[in-house]
Parts: sequence; structure tokens; C-alpha cells
Amino acid sequence: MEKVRVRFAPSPTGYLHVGGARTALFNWLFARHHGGTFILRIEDTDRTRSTDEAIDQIIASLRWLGLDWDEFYRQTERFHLHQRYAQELLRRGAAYEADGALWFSMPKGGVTVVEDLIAGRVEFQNREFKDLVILRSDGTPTYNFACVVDDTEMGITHVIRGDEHLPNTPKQLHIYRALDLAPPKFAHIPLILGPDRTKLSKRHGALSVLEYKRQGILSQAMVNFLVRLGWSHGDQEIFTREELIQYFDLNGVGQSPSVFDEQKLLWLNREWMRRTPVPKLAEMVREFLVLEGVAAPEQVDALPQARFFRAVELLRDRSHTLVDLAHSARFLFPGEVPLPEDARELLRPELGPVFLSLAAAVEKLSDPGPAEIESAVRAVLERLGLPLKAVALPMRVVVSGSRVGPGLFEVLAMAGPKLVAERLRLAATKLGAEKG
RNA sequence: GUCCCCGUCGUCUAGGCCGGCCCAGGACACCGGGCUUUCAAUCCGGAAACGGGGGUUCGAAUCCCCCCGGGGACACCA
Repeated sequence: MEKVRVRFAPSPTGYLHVGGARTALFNWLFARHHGGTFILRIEDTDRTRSTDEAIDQIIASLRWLGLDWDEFYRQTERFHLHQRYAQELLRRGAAYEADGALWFSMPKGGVTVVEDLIAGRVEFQNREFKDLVILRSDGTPTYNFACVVDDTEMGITHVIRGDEHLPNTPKQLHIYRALDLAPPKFAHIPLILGPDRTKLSKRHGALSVLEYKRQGILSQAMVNFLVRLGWSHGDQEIFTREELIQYFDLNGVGQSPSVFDEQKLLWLNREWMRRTPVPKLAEMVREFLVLEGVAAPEQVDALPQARFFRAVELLRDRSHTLVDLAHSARFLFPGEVPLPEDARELLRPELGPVFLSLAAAVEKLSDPGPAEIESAVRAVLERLGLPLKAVALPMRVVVSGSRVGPGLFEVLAMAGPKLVAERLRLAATKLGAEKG
């Protein structure tokens, strides 16, 4: 095969949504798999709708996903090329002027065949097509024309794009033909549908790629999720970036549209959180602790590193996103923990003195691990003649603010003796106050 | 409306080109159970699909035809 050159060609009229991201991903993987070139081409010929902000968003999204490009172009910087090709079309009698615009004459009859790498052979009746404007009255080129010119000039070998472009393909084919140019190969990938099974659009909610980043989705999880929408490799679900580059090809791409399933994304995200080395994940968690207002940077840094890492390691198993994880780590930091609504019945008045004894015992320990805390706690309970079960949940709730979480002694160790004692005493005081 | 595409568990999919290995496999979600100081993880188990109808064939999810359903495109948007 000739050296592969593919492009992702978004129009900068809004944020990059998951459908576009998936198209970019397929192009990128195809290029990397074949050792080819991946080009980012901004299709900003519609100057009224294109914005620089959107370009920044698209770039930030691709960077986050780790899709690096080898060449970058903006269509508006290539108007001279479009002009030249337009003149050529005019010279050849394939285009004409009318209403101040330049039109391309489509054939009146016959059939145009598109040999698509994914859809297969598709036939179009030429009578379905009307002549199309290739240069607007302001001189700017329109999509179908600019696309042909740029794909030609850039030496694009494979056009991998969304299914909605399939009907555009015969039009473009005629422009290639009129210019005596060899068209690239086409691969139209099925659309991603929203839960209501219609084309993904803004009304489907948080579909901006960057929004998922903000919600605490890992880039690798997003990539893994997107690639499995429309592509498969046997029964494998989890793929590293290297595996994707190794396995990805167009023959693994399906023909039917797929529905975006957020639950699977969340599952994948947890899987990837568990696969991320703890120090690296901890760094991300730190960022989210700050972003979510759970803790100030210096508070995070004040935690003993081993304790923070252990917390991240245990909490990630119970979190779907970095945001979840950050919120579940609130109890690691000084300050009152909010008690769950239904915690009242757990906190019986007779627990007050028990909490005080426990506080005193735990406080004596210096940076204890779970095992040391456990023996200290068990010793107190034995002395008082109480089973662990009687105090486990109340203690957990008072210290962590939640009925659920890692093992009790892990939780106590994570919070540290100081906070544990402080919260037990506070609870004991409240119980006493209510009693009296 | 016209044209085009698609149709396997709720969802993502394997299988379909080269019919039998598929009374359809995996994954997410769901349900039940074990483990446990809670939750999660994990383990065990369960429910869950070839859109319908005709053919072809000894045999069809796989091939053919019709129907139905869903989606997309029909701009001086991309």
C-alpha cells in the first residue's frame, strides 16, 4: 500500500463531541497502525460560524485524548488553491457562474458508484443531484469543493469520515473526474446515536469531550470506550494504546450505528483507574480535590504521602470517576464531616463514653497503620465487653461521614489518629448534649 | 416526499464474505447467592437477542426475495 495519509477535518463551529472524537480516533489509529501521516485540517470556510475558540477547544480535546497530528492546516489559509482549481473547472467548462456564485455542473443522468471500504458498493442515481455551488458569492469555497481540493493537495489516501457524508461522496467524485484527478479511498463509519437513537447532537447533554474530562473520566478510558463504539477485536474489551495501534484496521469496523452507553464508559473508567499506577493516579486525584473544592493544594501536600497513596488505592475501587474519588476522600482532611441523613439512629447515646475511650486509645498512636489501629480498638472493646459489630458502623460514620467505604481500620488509618480522635470526641459531645 | 445506509440480549459486540463447530459466545447494566465490620472488588449462579414472512438447502443468524422498523442525506453548513 502506498504511504497512508489521512486527515481529521472538523469545522470549528462548536466543541468537539464524542462522534467527532471517534472519527478523529479512527483516523489517528489508522495512520499510526500503517505508519502513515495524520493531518488535522480545520474546515473554517464558513466564516460566519467558525470561531477561534472552537479551534482551541478541538485542539485541547485532541491533546487530551492523546491524538497528535503530524501536519496542521486551516482551510481559510488555502483560498488561493481553491481559486486556482475553480478557474480550472471553469476553463474546462465543468463550472459556470450564476447569481454571483460559481456552480459545478452535475451530470444529468447515469449512475455513480462509490466503492466504500466499510459500506461496500453503493450506487447513486445522478438525477438525484442538483448542481452545486462551489464558490459562494463572496468568493469562499464550499465544503464539497474545498474538500476535494485539499484532499488532493494534501495527498490524502483514505478519507475516513462519518456516515452522514456518504451522500456527498458521489458529488465529490464528479469533481475529481472533471479535474482528471484520482480520488482517495473512502471509508464511511456508522454514526454514534444518542440514547433516543437519533444522531448525536447538543441536545443529548454532556457530549463535549472536554466535559467528560471535567467529570473525571480518564483519557485512556475515553479512548477505549470510543474505539469499541463501532470497532471490535474479538472479545477483547480493554485495550492499551499500543494494542490499539497494533490491532486497529478498517476491517474491524462494523456497519451499523451504535448507541452511546454512559454506563459502559463509567465501568471502563474504573477499570482504567485501577490500571493506572497509584502515584500517577494520586496526582490526578490531587488536581480534582482542588477543582472540586474538597481540599486546598497545601492540605493535600500536608498528608503523609504513603497515607494519601493508600487512600487513592482503596478509594478508586469504589469510584467511577475522579470526581467521585475526590469527594469520597473528603474525610482525609480537617474539618467536620457531614453525617448521612439516616445516621442518627446509629448514634445511640451510650456510644458517647465508648467513643471517648476509643479516642484516647487511638490518639496515643503515632502514624499507625491499619493493624495497629485495629489492635488498639479491639483492646478497648474487649475491656468494655463490646463486640466490634456494635461500634464499627457508628465509628465509620462519625470518622468518614459515610456508611460505606474501605475496611474500617483502613479508614481510621487513612484519616490519621488526630482526626479520628477529634471526630470521635465531637460525636461524644453531641451525644452527651442530646442526652442531657 | 425522494435517495442512501442499517437491523444479533436493554446497550456495545463475536459469528455472517467461506451455510453445519451457534438450541448463538463475550462485555456493560440487571437479578440471586457466597465472602465481609459496611460498600466496592471478587467468586458462583440467573434472566436476556438472530425484526417479520417467504424461499434455496439434508441443514440458515449466515445465501435470495418481500415487508416492517430505525437512522442519515437532500443548503451560497460541514
